Amino acid sequence: MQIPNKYEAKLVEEKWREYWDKNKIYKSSVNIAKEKFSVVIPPPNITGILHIGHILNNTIQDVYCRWKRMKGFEVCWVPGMDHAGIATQIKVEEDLKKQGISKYELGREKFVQKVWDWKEKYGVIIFQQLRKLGVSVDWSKERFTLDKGLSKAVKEVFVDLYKKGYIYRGKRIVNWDNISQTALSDDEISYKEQKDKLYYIKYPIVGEKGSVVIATTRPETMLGDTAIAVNPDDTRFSSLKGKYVILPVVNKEIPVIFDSYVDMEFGTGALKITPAHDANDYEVGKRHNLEFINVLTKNGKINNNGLDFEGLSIFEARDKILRRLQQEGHLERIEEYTHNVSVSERSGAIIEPYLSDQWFVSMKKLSEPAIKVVEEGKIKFHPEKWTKTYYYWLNNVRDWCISRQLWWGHQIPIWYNKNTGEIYCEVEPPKDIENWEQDQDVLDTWFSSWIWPFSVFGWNNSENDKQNLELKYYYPTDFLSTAPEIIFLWVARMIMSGLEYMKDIPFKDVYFHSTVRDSKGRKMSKSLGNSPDPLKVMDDYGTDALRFTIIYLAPLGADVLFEDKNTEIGRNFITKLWNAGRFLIMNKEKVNSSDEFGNDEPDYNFTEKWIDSRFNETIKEIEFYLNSFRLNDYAKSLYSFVWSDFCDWYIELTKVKISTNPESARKSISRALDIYKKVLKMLHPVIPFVTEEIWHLLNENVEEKSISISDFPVQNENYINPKTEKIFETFKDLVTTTRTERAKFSNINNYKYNIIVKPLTSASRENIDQLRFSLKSLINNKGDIIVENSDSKFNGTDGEYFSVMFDFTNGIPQIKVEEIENKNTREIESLKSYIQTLKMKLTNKIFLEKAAIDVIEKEKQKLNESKEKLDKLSKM
RNA sequence: GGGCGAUUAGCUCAGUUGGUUAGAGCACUUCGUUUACACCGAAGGGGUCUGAGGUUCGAAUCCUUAAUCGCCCACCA
Repeated sequence: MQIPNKYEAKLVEEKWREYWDKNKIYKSSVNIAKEKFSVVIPPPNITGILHIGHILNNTIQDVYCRWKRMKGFEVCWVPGMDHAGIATQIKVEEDLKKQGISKYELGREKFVQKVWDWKEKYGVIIFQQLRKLGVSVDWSKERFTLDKGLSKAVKEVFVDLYKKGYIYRGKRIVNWDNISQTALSDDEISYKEQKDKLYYIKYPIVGEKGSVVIATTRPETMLGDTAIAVNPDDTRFSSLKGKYVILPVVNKEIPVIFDSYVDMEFGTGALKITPAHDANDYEVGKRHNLEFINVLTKNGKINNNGLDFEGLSIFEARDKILRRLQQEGHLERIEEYTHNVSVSERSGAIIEPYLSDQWFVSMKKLSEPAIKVVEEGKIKFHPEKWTKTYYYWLNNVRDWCISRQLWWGHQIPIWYNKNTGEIYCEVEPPKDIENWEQDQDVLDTWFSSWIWPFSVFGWNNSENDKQNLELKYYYPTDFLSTAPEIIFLWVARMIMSGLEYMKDIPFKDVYFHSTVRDSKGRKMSKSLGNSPDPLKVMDDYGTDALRFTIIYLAPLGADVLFEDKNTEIGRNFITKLWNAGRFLIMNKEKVNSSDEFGNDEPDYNFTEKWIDSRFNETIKEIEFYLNSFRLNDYAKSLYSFVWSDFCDWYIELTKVKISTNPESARKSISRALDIYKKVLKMLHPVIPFVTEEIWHLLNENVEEKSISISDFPVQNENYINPKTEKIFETFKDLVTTTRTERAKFSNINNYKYNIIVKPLTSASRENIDQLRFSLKSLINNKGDIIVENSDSKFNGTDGEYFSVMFDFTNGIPQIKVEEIENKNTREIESLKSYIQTLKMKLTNKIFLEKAAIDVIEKEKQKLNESKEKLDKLSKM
């Protein structure tokens, strides 16, 4: 049989992508005979390109989907995309700008059509990239947050919440972006340090001589001042109770109010209150029933509340007002000042706090049951620490502003009567539409994603839902993997909507994956240009290599530093796996079907016993790790089994047998093949392509379609044998020590040394021979190995332990292997450390067997003493 | 300012309820191409587990404290 000596990831991967697509391997349908495992993808933005965080998140989901599928679950992984309101709108606006077109020229309808055109053209890119990653999603179930069904669901939810009184219209200071002409959410703004000036302005006290000095960076907003505030505990101002001050420039009397919000330490301790242009002032204004005077237009000019400053830009107005203050003698002084200003992440505009009408969802009632389901453990967070963040946020929940001044998105299903001003809120537009005007705003993008776990299955808030088999079967979903940053934006809200509309949790386990950072620990970001291009990494190293590496490196609950070069871990491992497969395939022909080890045969010797034990233990481990959401340990466990146990020892020993005992070798290879195939299955969830490829190379004539629908191996406890493993460890120790010693003497010509192996209980002749040959080969055929016979026999189970001893007394190094009588484990452990001591003494060439025994005796005594102590203690 | 977390080998990190000799990968040194693999094999060097106290027969692990760093949230006129 031919097997290429190099694994060509690129060719192989595309072959299997096509195969999986063509055979619809990952298509899911309702099958009540089977237990289901359903996952909805966190929908990537249509503007998105795959970044390293996506690789991690989607590989995590794929590992679980593939694993559960192999374990016999009906797995359904729903792919989809998010329309990403503002991000997409800005992208299209930019494109149009390049052509010299503004969205206002086009008008709303045509502009939205342009966005749809753009979506058709570029929206598929992220899917193509996900496909490249090898995700086992059911493509036939693809959803988009703006498609018909989902739009209907969004409207249903809005109308329902409105009718329940959860949705209300309110004033709110929004983050206004003058350039994009839209309100931004807090998450769409960032802070930038900026040098500014702090102006100290005198407000004369009415009916008194003095004045109160306040400090501000925004003098132009004083046009909208409706009070000044001081801290009630601030004795400097206690005489001002009930007093008024004159607002300079405007020449209006405004009250002095007392509010603990004011920081006594900052500035002068007195603060001007502009409720319409500052979020905190707004809160203060509400507490004290102040007037809200808006002095700005939507494009950042002074409006008609701004006296003769009307029409000026913010900066023009600032200059003019400062001059006026100067003239009137109200400007006390100016200081240099560095502070943070908020900036739009998208357009770079400085954010203007702006009071406007917005729609809100009242969150208090919705959040209570959402807290409960997490407290009760119905939904589990992994790692658990995120529950703290979750509780903190939900206990301090603020109402959700859901309106956005955009064109791309779900337009709010509210109509205003042109004549009466009456409000109409229904899923369908009013019949006499000509008398109504629809609200111009669209809904926050999260308003469609918060119902994602049920809307994707066709939920539409009608009687049909009860007949909707998919909804009934797949909801609640089982697993959600996402970034901790959106725990509140998305995860918490999905839990609320799920409980409200499905009367059930939306998912059972939530996995918060690591944040991927660059090698210097910085967050990956476009502006830093430090984000590796995953597509290039996939081309350079192979998709499996990247998948394996990222899972291997990302522990539960910690950040992961990543650079391209790391991917060598995965690539090298895959090469190793591939070559082990080559070795087995090359030797496969030597194997007859009858060459299987019977487990009771004498030939089922301790090498086989050992690998069986290690292997079954590995199955057990990975099962545990996957169930505990410790994916990196899952990867590590297999990595070390394949490399350290299977390749370095088992296959190497098999080679020894090939030259010494062909009969036994055939059986070992047969055993190795059996284990290897199972290992492929165990690795398939994380490295699907290469395992599929080797699987088919190994199973040329076998009926099985794809490794991804084969059975996942199950451990057999009976094979797990700690004693055998210990014996093998000692054997390894013996070999290693011998090699070490040999290396030291390798410079001295032909230094001869013997190894004396004193076999343990009930050893068959063959076993002794095998042990001898193994040793001889593994230490490179130098020196003699003397295997002594003994009355007791070796079988690897009755013998508890070997001790390794060295003797230099004749000038010829000798190594003795001796059994130590049955001891309890703890004692054996401690004795083992003396073997180490002995080794050290050996290197110093001052070893005396007797001394060693003395030391052992001494230690035994010590152990007994501490045991007695323990006994005493436990009796107390 | 509020909350969370970290500090272990040159680098990136494991170390599961306290218990043998603190592990792995990369990097480094030496040796080696014996027909799976140089994207390899063998061997080796390298750690007072951030500092200081404490609990314990025993602490990287638990407690107190200090220092340094990181993240999330809020944000000062």
